[in-house]
Amino acid sequence: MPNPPHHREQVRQRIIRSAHQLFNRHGFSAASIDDIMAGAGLTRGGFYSYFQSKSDLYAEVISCFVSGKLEGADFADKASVRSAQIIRDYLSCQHFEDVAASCPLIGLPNDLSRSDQSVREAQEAALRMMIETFERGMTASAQPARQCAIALTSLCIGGMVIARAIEDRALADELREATMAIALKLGSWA
Amino acid sequence: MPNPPHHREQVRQRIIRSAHQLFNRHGFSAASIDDIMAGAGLTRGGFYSYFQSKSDLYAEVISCFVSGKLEGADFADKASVRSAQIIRDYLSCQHFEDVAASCPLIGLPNDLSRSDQSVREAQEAALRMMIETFERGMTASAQPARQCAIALTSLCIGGMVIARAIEDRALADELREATMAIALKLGSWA
DNA sequence: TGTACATCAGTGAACGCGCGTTCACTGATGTAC
DNA sequence: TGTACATCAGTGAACGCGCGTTCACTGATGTAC
Repeated sequence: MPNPPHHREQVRQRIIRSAHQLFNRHGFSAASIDDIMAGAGLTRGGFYSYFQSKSDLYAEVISCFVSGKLEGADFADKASVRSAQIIRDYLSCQHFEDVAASCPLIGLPNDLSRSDQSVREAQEAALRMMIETFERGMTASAQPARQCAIALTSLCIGGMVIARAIEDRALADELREATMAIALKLGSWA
Repeated sequence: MPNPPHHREQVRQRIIRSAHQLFNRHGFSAASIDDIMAGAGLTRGGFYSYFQSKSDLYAEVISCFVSGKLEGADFADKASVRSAQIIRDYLSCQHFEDVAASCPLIGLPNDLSRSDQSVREAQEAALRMMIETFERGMTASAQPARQCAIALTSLCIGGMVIARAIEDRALADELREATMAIALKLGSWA
């Protein structure tokens, strides 16, 4: 075996990381396979030995983001504390600024999602996970729990999407902060 | 003059209507100028005597949608009644199903918005108008008015974006209705 | 220990397609005389 | 009234570019003997 056993898996992860950043920064179609592979220190030719197609890679980026979040979650905290923290993080100034590392759901309604089945499935799974996480975190004073959890998901994604769309930084910050304030109130965390 | 004076303006509007539908249905890049012109009963060649570029047309579609909404608004109602109605309409089953006639802001975070200045400006103007309309409609029991108005905008756009992304119709309806319920509660309309 | 060989990750040239954009041309319409 | 002409909306062939995808090849690495 010419290469250590985990070599391929590591390279694969490098490609996914590079793709995550470039898809977030430039969008699905504007991020080319050339750029993605260059970002992983490779050239375009090798791509198809790792992924079936560009949209297959996109679906993989979303799935990996979800898995990464699940692994990184700190289950020492109570579910409700965790939910409040997710909202503060999601609508934080840092998440707003760090476009490359963003949640891929912010780019949800792009051209691709309309057509590719595997991408839709990955997006849907990510959405369901987000809603369920919030649902587990709802306290007795924020009811009905599932309704509130769904609204929180709408607020997080919607708030970030519109904040990102605004050129005027002061207005973008206002949008982000107002959405966060209402979201925290809705969960009775503020 | 070989043609009646308003001829060009009428054709221009036909192109914009066709573009609105196709951009909503297939996304900005997947809707081709060929298809858009065919939808207006013309062929591709004539396009550039009406618009400078494809993205110029996109910006125009957004602006026209906003103007149309302003003209169509029924100012007989009180501002708060109008706001409640906007939310019911925006998150309605009908708006969900009629993709072609949708609000163009649902496609906000597409690849194009990242690059084209005129598109960003049109989107930003549409967003500001939506927020301000809600702000005028907030009652004394929904305060601070501006914060609530921003959250309602996040809820409308975010809720529709995620409902559209879901394959499972029952879940999509649940998302839409839960978001609407919380939005109406937030404005003290329910 | 050294040589031949098998494996396979990665390369980069080339293909093909779609589509935005351009442009010389057509043909219908109204006007001038 | 009829003929020549100017205007200009619309046509469709052609161009050029970018990029996803393919594929024959390279060269590094470990193994067999």
